Amino acid sequence: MKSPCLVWFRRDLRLSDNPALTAARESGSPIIPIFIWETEKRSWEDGAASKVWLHHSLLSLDNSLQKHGSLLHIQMGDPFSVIFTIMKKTGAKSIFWNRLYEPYFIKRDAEIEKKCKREGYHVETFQASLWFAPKEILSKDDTPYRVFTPFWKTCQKNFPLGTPLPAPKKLIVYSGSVSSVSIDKLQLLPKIHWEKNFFPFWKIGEAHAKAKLSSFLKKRVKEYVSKRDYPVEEWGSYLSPHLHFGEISPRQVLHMSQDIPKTEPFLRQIAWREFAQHLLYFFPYTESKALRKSFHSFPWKMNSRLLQKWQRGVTGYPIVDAGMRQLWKTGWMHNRVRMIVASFLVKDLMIPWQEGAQWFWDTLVDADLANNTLGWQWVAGCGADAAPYFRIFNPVLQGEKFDPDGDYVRTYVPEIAPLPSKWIHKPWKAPSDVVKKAGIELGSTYPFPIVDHDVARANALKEYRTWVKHEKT
DNA sequence: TTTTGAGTTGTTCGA
DNA sequence: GTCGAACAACTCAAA
Repeated sequence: MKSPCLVWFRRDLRLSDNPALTAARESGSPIIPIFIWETEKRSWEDGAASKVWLHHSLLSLDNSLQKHGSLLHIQMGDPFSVIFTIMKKTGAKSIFWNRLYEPYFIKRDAEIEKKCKREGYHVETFQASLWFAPKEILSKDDTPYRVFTPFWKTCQKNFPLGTPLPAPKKLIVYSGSVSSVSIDKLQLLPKIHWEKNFFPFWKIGEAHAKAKLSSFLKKRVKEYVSKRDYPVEEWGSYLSPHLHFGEISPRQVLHMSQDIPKTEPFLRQIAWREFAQHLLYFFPYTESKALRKSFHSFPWKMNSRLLQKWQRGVTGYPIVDAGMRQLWKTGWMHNRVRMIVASFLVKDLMIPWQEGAQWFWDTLVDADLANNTLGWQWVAGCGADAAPYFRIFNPVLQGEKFDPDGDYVRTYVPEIAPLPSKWIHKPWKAPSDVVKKAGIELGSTYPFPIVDHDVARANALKEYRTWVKHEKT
């Protein structure tokens, strides 16, 4: 009998368009599918919300594999030791996985690959998490792009990407025993079950990811451009966590979008995900520091008291509070609102963007290092293609523009729900009888604004101008 | 090498 | 109410 092989699932929790799995199958060896929960301390360990998603995504993958007669073998510990142990025990001679491009994984995986080869094992890795591996998209002089539009144009020139791989119909499964633990043993679920709040909305796993994309393309993509900015209506694709965990591949997204009109703005957003990975790959320091080095000395001011009010959604600006509470409650926040709350933290409160990035990292089910880094630096004005510093979101105007009826605010900030729409985004400006009639006591049942936006804005602009001047001398 | 045009998502002010 | 300019300057990408 042929010696078995390992397929190491990581952030590619799917059977279709999974080149590592396909290659393993084509090798003709019986397959041992594994997932390793890494117990070693490192920076950017999965946050609480991510872990919840992972738990369910693993269950789903396990389920799919069981239909093929195999279990997903869950392991804990240092990946190389785990791999080495299984290889020895089962007599496996080869291992397949799909690559990840974050700085930590690049280094770590290279070491594992080296060690495996030293042991005489066959190692094959594949590009499956992106349209293009970072080095594939470069400007004319072979340098990495720092501006999105030319990056995107070059991506488009390199389309299409070929046909996604079908899920293997039949797997040859290793029949020996492999010691493994249950998914529950990983303790990915929180002790307080807040995650039940997002299950009415999220359905996790490969099949759901595909179904979601398909229905989005059929029903909503044509109005994506005009509607996606409205947080209360569900016009987004909602694919971010599915893409992060690889329940669906970007190539599948592109493929399914072919021949459907008006998908460009949507695909453009997927390209931002590519761009983020690309930037983090070429500028690995950006996971903790600004891409634009001149910003390393920018006088952001940490303020724990204000940070906590922002985190808890008690800033007194309804659209900000709604967003932060949606995040806390559901593990997700609408993209438009992410920008609003981020701008508020970084510009109105002048708190370092890293604090916001850390909070998002812990609370978002779609937390993704590259996207998170890019997004926060974009808002803070210190990243690639960043918003100019004077572009400061006005939380009242943004609320009135993108949540005109106040329904989003009412959903997540119920204590001010009775306010008429006219005042819902600025309760402190409402006439006192209106506030009273709504059963609100400002400063008690709902806070006054923790900063005056006009003052905060003026201050931010002043700080920036002073800093620029100072930087130049 | 130099030049040229352009760059995700905003706000305010004054005509 | 609507519209265009100002907000600042810089860096990037390509010709």
